[in-house]
Amino acid sequence: MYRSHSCGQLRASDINKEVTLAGWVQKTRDKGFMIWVDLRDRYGITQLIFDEERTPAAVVEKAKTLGREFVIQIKGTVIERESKNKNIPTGAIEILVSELTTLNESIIPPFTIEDETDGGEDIRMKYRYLDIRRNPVKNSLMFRHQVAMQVRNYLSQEGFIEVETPYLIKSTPEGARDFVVPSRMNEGQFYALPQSPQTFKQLLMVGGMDKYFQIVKCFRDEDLRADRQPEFTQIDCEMAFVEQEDILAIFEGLTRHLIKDIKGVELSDFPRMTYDEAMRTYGNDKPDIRFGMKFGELNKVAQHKEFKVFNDAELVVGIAVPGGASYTRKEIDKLVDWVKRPQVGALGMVYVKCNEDGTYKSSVDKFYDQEDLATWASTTDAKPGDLICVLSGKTHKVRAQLSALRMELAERLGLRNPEEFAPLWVVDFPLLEWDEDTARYHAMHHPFTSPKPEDIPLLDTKPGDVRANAYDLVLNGNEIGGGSIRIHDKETQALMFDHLGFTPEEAKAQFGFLMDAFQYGAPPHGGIAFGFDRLVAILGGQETIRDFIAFPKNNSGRDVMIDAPAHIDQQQLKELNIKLNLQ
RNA sequence: GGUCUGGUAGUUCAGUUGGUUAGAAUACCUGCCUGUCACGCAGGGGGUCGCGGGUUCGAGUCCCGUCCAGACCGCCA
Repeated sequence: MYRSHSCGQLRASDINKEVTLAGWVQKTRDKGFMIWVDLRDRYGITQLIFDEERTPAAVVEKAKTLGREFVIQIKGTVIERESKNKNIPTGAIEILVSELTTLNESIIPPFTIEDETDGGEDIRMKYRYLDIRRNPVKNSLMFRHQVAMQVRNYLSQEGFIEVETPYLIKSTPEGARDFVVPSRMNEGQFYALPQSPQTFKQLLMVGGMDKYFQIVKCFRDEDLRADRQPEFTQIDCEMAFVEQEDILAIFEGLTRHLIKDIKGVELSDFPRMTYDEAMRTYGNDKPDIRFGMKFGELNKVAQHKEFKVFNDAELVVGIAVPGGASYTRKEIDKLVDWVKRPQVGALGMVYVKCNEDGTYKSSVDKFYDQEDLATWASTTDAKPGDLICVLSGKTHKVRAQLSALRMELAERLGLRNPEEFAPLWVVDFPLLEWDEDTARYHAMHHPFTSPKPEDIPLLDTKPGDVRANAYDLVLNGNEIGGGSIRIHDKETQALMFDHLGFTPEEAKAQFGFLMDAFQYGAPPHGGIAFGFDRLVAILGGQETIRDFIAFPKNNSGRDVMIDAPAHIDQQQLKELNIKLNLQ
């Protein structure tokens, strides 16, 4: 038996017990006459004491040689501390050690294994197994487990079955880049790793599984972000014989359950907003509604004066920044520089200070009088003391720019409270999206999403105006889930492929299996998928998902610990009949 | 593919206008210390200033290139 108790377990009520503990040496404090060792495991820290008078001399000598992160086992007696430590649960007791065994030594770790480590991101990822010993990472992984358990509990209780779908599937041209895997037995052919189990879950519906879910890895070969990894986990769900309302109800229930169970926060019904309204009001299809700063469209009140920039613009739109009237000229200039950065790309910014005395001071006083500016203030809901920031230009660009400014300012003003949860459903997404590069329409969600029946006639005339039975769940400005009611008949699916620019032959080659299945009594169905890593991070109050993933990739998609990806040897290439074409 | 920020001791960072032997904290090593718990005290070791080139009497510092890391834009059905 390596241990009778964990390092977080013993209390004053255990005094006089003979115990065996095992763990890592967190720290030794050698006072000469006495040595204390903090012994750590997953459960906590217990103080060991080696005493000149009460501990065998050989054991004391051995204790002097212990270094950080040595793995040791001790036998000893639980005793009351002379001076207690109220900061830790085991702080009332310590172990008077009688036997000490070093199970394994450690070389000196490259960074301190403490909550506030001295190690930077890079070095922590290289030695991730040491990083995981730290409370923040360990607790994040345990937190993730807790959320996963609650998801499984909830969905199981609702009658969902977890079914595994294959990881080695077929590459498709639509959507993200695939990771591909060469097949040895099928020369010159490749599997692709799934970007999502989309078609398989639909086939499970055809198979009568009715309510399916899976906590599943998905793979996309695209550039990374703080909240995006090339392999990530989804809570993937699908239901048959449902309409949009049924799905929203179930998964609103799941989200509410998670936030209540994990965070202790009781949420009322989630608000709904159409895609159109979200874009008009927040310039964004995943608005953070924890704070106001709603868009006020100023075309009517700002155009037809002498200000050419606005007159020429497709959209003139502003937001009110709470308390912004007190910004200095220098601070406002910095904001203007911020929106002019290439990442945001605005050409300039007009501002209006709403003074406490009810007057206005703007950067365009030459063109607009106090009365004009007052209408701007009412349109953007600006109060005395606020600053109105106005951008103009092409509608979709200006909305993105002002939305970026809104989020940045909210962050700076501390309006994005991680302990507050503001979910909402964004519904009625467009079915299709025009793509400049390929000069054709793409599915905004995916090609299996059903159009709203009343909009189908528009497919031929105004494809961009066709709305889909598609919905996203947004939490605090993050898209945490998205789904749709699917197409379940061969004719509509063929129509969709046609509008997406597939020839019937291409459609058959790539998705023939699905269209075939639809001929055998496919039930009406729909579903949703949650980004599990992101959901866990947001519930944990973090923007970055990396600390909720045990072994994440870095910005370049590398695992710096195992040094992957890596070259493979000639023999492997030969076996796969692959020839590299490198410079 | 692009924009920005950074790379100096094991680690996290400072380093002025280009100027003597590149510093601090922490970690590490040695010694001391009768209740420590961020222990304390004294001492010590530790540097290819990412890499390559250039300017200069002289480069951690300025210029060019390059590599790496991070944030973001594009991209992510």
